Amino acid sequence: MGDKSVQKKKYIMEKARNVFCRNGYRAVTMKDIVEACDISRGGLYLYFSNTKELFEAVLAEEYAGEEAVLEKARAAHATPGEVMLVYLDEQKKRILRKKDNITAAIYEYLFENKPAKNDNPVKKLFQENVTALEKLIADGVEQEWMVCEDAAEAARNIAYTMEGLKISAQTIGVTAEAVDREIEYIMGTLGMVVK
Amino acid sequence: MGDKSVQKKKYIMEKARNVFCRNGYRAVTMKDIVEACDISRGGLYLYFSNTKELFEAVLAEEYAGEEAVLEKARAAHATPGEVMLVYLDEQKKRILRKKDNITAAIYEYLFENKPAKNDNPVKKLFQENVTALEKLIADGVEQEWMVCEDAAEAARNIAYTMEGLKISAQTIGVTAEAVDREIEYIMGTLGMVVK
Amino acid sequence: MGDKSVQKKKYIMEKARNVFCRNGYRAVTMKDIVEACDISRGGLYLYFSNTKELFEAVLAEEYAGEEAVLEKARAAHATPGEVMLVYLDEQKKRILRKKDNITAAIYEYLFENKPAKNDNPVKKLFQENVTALEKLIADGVEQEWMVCEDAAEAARNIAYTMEGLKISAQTIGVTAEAVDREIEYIMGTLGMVVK
Amino acid sequence: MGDKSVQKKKYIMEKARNVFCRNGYRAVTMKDIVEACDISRGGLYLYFSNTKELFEAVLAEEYAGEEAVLEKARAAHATPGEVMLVYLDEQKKRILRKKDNITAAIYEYLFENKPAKNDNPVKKLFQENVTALEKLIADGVEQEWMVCEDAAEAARNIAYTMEGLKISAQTIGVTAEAVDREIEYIMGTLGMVVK
DNA sequence: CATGAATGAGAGTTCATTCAT
DNA sequence: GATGAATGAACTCTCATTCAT
Repeated sequence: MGDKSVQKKKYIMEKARNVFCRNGYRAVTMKDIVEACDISRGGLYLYFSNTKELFEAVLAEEYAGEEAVLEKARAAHATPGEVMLVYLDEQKKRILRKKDNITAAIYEYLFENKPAKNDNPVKKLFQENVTALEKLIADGVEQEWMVCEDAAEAARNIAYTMEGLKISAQTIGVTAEAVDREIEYIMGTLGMVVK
Repeated sequence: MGDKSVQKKKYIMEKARNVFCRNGYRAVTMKDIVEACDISRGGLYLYFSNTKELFEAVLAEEYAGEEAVLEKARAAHATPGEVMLVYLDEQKKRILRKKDNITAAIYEYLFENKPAKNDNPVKKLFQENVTALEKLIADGVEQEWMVCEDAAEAARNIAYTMEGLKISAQTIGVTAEAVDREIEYIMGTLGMVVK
Repeated sequence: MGDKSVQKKKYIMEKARNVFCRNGYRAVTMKDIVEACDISRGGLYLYFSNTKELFEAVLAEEYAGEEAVLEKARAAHATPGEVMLVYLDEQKKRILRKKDNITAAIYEYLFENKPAKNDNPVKKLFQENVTALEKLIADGVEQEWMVCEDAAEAARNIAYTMEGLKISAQTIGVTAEAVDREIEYIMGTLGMVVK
Repeated sequence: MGDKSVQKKKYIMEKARNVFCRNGYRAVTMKDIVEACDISRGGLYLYFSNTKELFEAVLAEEYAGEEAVLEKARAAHATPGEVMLVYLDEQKKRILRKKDNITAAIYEYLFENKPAKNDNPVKKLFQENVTALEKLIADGVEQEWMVCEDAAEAARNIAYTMEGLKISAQTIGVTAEAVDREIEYIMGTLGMVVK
């Protein structure tokens, strides 16, 4: 596949992502994609055979490079407390994002496609986040910025709470204040205070 | 609509519920329902005009009578700690249930239909649970079974954690052990211990 | 069939007539009739087996007693000129009637059902009108109210002109002025003047 | 849409016209057209979205180029009397045509679709015919071939008479003799004689 | 590579008609 | 007589997918 082909593939994925954000996963048809890309029906099939294949490509792209968000924050900031706040703030932004939010589509995709354990990028990211949070908390405790008996348990709890907020935002609605309260609560359990 | 009609409506809803549990919300067609019910195409339309209407009926039924689970537990059990455990155990069962689990379908439905605030039974139940948990924790603190600075915040956090586990079970998978660990962690933050 | 049955049949025909006036012939379904009559589906079938049968009953009723309009006018009025004017005025009313106008439905019915010559009430009425007009003109000429070489030809022409106005009213639209002009023209060819 | 597409559109319209001639307007389904054209269900929808759209295309085609019939006759013939006869003869042919007669379908279409004044090709043609007839009669009078006090009124009356014959042919039946008699009568009112 | 016309399977929906009550 | 639930045929319309150009 030539360079031009790669470019076109990227182009299709980009347009398709918009469609998935707008319409979810299941409701999206190849026709929708074709129209969004303004290419020919047959043309699309040269690159992707169905919406599943296309969505998986979009999903992989989505998660590429995203793994290390927390790690980067650790490198860039002085104290574990600051890193934690940066991380939670990033989560908040994603939870509340209105436009370009592909969350619902991802959930829909996962409902009918439980990828083999190691092929599930969502699961992979979840676990990486848990691991990173755990290290962060362990560091925080060691440096006496935080108080926590079991860093692993706390990390997992934070991750599940964030998941709960994310899905709630897509279903029953969540206000910015509600997210803030959760962040404060989490900080509180770690013996920290948000200014 | 006579008594027999009501019976038939219930029958259709029951069969339809199975289909929704198996196939989610969006993928279900009127034909699927017709086949599951073993009735005629036109027959179904006498009762429900489309899958949305049918799903909403199933959803309402699903949540009818379910509101007071926690309240009942409070009435039936001696100590707040016991009630809390009963509640969390019930949640665990639902999170891990393999068959007859309509959770994914509900989420899918909510993704494309954000019901008006007060018409959203899922939201209503969420809020009732938060309220009941808050009372429970307040009682527990008063009776010196629990330790908690802010019952409302703790209640909300428990609710979001449960939501996180529920959606994770439908997407990235959750083991019984993982749920248990979360329950233990929650109990721990309330100063309690699971035997 | 008892008296009550006859009453009900009339009731159905009356309601059905409204439906035919509103929706034409072909577009009308048994369901439409059932709803307009507020009776049961099965109930309607006790009286009429399909819309054709029902429409034919309505049509027969429509034309019953109507045959002699012109004859009656002849009996009631002094001069042939007056009778002619009364007749043309009655035609004008029918041509321009907005509500309760079953004309289009009748045409539609006749398009797909060419009844055997003698069963066609529309044809029968047309011919009766021609005959009556002919007599009227003959009288008018004899009494020197009118001028006409061939009463039969003039009568037929008037009848076709009225048909032309009737169908035009249902298709391309006809104003009251247009009808008046035609009436004046006809009177003119008969050597008469409309005041 | 390329040249081939235009060809196919024409092809569909031609086949559809046959169907409309046979079955009228309302009774025709997309399925009927598909079968008459021997193309696929979906294929038809590439060109026309429903029977109304298709019929309107057929109707437009039907009336395209037809407007000037009378004008052409004026150019090609010597005397107004001859032109008038040619026109009335053409009308006669149309009135009596058995096969390929789309008249009833057009009426049916107009019954339920009263197009905006200027979009109604039937009305447009009617008015053009009236205008052309008027000019013709005025010429005839000037050249002393005809006798007529008011050319406009006479023209309108001829047009409505033709309409009357056309609808009668589709409903109560009209013989060739009946049409001839009307033509003779019209010629007579204009002071002319048919040989 | 790219196009877009064409196919045909299948979903949604409506109604004429029947029949047990 | 009267009801209205139930059936199933028929119709509309949309798309995934193919294929000649």
